[in-house]
Amino acid sequence: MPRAERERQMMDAAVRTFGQRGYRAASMDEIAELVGVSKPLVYLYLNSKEELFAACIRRESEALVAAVTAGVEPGAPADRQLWTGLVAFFAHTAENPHGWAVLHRQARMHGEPFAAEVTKMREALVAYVTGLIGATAREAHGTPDLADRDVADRDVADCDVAGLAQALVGAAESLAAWANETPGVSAKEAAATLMNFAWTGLGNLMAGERWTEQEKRETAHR
Amino acid sequence: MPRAERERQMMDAAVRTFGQRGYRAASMDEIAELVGVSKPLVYLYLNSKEELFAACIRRESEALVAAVTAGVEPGAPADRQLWTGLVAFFAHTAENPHGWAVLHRQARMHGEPFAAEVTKMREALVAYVTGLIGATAREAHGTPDLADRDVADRDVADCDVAGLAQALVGAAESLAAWANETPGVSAKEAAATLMNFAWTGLGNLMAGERWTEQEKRETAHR
Amino acid sequence: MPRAERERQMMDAAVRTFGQRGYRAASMDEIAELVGVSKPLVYLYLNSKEELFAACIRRESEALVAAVTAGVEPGAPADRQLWTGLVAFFAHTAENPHGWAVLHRQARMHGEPFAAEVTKMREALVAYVTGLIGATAREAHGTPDLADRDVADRDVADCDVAGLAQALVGAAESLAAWANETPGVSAKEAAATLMNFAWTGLGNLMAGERWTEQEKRETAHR
Amino acid sequence: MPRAERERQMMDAAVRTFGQRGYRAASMDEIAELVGVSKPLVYLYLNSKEELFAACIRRESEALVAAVTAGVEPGAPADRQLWTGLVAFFAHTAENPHGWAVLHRQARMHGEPFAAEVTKMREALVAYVTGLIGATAREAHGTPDLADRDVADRDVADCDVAGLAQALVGAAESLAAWANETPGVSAKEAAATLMNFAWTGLGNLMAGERWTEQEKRETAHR
DNA sequence: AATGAATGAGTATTCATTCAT
DNA sequence: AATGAATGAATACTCATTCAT
Repeated sequence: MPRAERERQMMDAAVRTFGQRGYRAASMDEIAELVGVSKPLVYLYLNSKEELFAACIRRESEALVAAVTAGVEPGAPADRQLWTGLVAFFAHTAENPHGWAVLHRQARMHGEPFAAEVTKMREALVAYVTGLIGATAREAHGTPDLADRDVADRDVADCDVAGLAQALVGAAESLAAWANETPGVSAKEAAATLMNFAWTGLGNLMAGERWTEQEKRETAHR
Repeated sequence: MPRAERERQMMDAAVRTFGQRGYRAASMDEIAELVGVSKPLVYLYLNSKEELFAACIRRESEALVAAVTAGVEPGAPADRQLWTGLVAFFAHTAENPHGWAVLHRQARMHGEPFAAEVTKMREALVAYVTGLIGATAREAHGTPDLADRDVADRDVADCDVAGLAQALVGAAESLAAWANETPGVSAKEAAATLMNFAWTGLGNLMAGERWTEQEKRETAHR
Repeated sequence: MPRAERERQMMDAAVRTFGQRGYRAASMDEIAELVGVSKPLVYLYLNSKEELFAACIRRESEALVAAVTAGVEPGAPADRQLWTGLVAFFAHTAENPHGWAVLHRQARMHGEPFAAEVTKMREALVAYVTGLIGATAREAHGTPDLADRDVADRDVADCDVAGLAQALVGAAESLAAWANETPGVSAKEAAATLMNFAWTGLGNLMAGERWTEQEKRETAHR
Repeated sequence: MPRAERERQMMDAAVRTFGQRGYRAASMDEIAELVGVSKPLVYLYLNSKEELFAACIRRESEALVAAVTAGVEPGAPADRQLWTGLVAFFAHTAENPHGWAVLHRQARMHGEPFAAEVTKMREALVAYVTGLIGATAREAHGTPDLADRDVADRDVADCDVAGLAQALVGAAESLAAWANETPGVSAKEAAATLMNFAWTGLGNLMAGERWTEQEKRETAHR
């Protein structure tokens, strides 16, 4: 059996085991047994538990980012792009529940070598979302009206595009985990739920609505 | 030293250790040493690592629910209640990072004895949010019109309150992490961002708006 | 069984095992089994193989230096002191062959934590011998004659008291190892052999004789 | 690459590795990698770690004996021969530190297959030294006087030539180590120091002098 | 109320060695 | 002449847990 193939098998088994058991509880014995080889071969190819875990994180995070960004239609309206990305995200995490578990639950609770890789992935997604939000904000207010546009841009940008993007990604991550462990929730349904939750809100936000402690009821239910 | 006090110390140490290291990596030795007692005493009082972990989850989840629901003003408008709850949530998790880590990151990745406790907590919070959403929906459509109200209720129920709650908690958690590592973002600001993100959206949801794949741009930018 | 006693037993077993097998080949399992306890207890008391080895080296080197310097009669003639020290040295190494093996054979071939301790011991012995050689040189030439004495001192000191001491200690170490593994060689016999080898030579050296490449035969057999 | 050449490379790498790491800590992987070949080839040529180690010992011990005995001038006076041999010894060990480490430190601490080879080497050197001592003794007492000669021979034999050789080698090794770490001490100077230490003493031994516990001071300072 | 002494069962990692090609 | 693939057996070290006091 050629090495590349074996390495792929090992990573598959490792992702599954790390995802189910967690980094600490996963044992190299179990991984080797899943592949049907002896432990020394795993070490020969992947050096250590730590490196194996890091390799899993890297592979899964790259696969996820690729899946999410694969279907983008550059010219499409921002909300359509977001919808496409969300469907891809939920579909990918549904098909790779162990990989998603590794990224979402395991990788973040173990020191720097691992968290950094996840942070990189998250930043890629946040950047993607941030771009969409910025574009939509500009559209909503019409590009020709520069004064307005500047105000709107600053409103949205200054306010906290970054925070909103974080919230969106966090919501998506959490929903993905929930969708994975709740039977009967499809990727499209999860994406729709999130659009209802986030986009409809974001859309109004772009249109200039703001929630404040005092006047929220009026503006919210206008 | 009276037993109750010692038990409290032990749970404090355990929450801290479990939160930092994770269930597997946490060691009873470290917990005992943090308290300054011998291991057998920990076992005498708390029986086993598993029971200790379960006790931690129970205590922390009750504390979190209590904190979130403490400030409720029963008669207040729903969005004000949500705002109050979110501020309390961000404040509590910021003050109890280890407890929150135990609930959010550790408890879910370990077999049934633990997940159940977290599910209980989650249900309490979801019930709280569901109540708010239901109340708001009723307000929005006018309580006298029963037919309408039923429709609204069912609409909200169908689009999965549980999913929305997941999204909300995920967004909240993500924002909390981001707020913690971004200087100059307070608990209140994080809560305000989340209100902008979620409530303004939820508010429109209640008012009957729906995002669908075809008509989203029109409705969103109405 | 009290901890101090157990620790002593463990060190005894460790010295024996390290001495016979070497650092790498010695196994913690074997040491624990020799003592009749489980491995975790060895780790609880002595932390690691490395620390255990270091503790053995320290204990044995202190015991050896103590044995050699115990019998010194401060006022006695230098050669008598040397004889006394050598007998003590050979007697101690004969009684503690494993300890001596640890110091002489094992400790020096493993990185810095260990070699340093042996170097310390060796320096203590070299200092002891250096003192004797210097004293004897002064005696041999008569203290009143300052001019002569200075010359003699410089002769011996400059030449290489340090080198001679190193040679003596090395010869003793080597002889001790040989005596240990050769049946029928007593401590006194080993000491006598070394006195014949070294002292009779040193005595003549003190008296002003020098071996040089050209004139050696004449001076040596004068 | 012809087999003989490859075998030489392998032994070079093995000597270096065994000398630096010790028998146990040396790994066949490292040796193969140093040569730049695969492990199976090492096994094909040299069969096993044990045989490889034995081969190293044999090669290095033969090289050392050859180096020491290479410069002998059969007719020369004994002390000149000793001097020549010592210089050769110091020079060879300084140039082949790994080989010397293998012979001196590693070979003796591992069971019978290895020690035997070292014993053979040691016997060759002892025989060489014994020859010198015997010759010198005969010279000193005059060859015609057979009775005397027998006495002298027996004297030397009784006081244990093997022990003296051990002392000499130990002194030489210790001096070699000291010379290596003390700047400005050459092989020749080390050899000279050792001659001062040993030969001047040995010379007097040959001439019939003996150190005894009672009369040492008188004889030593005659 | 509290502990010193002790362990069975695991976990990551390494190494000499072989087989098929 | 040479290697890629593979492993059985061992080794240092850890941990939850108990018992006698």
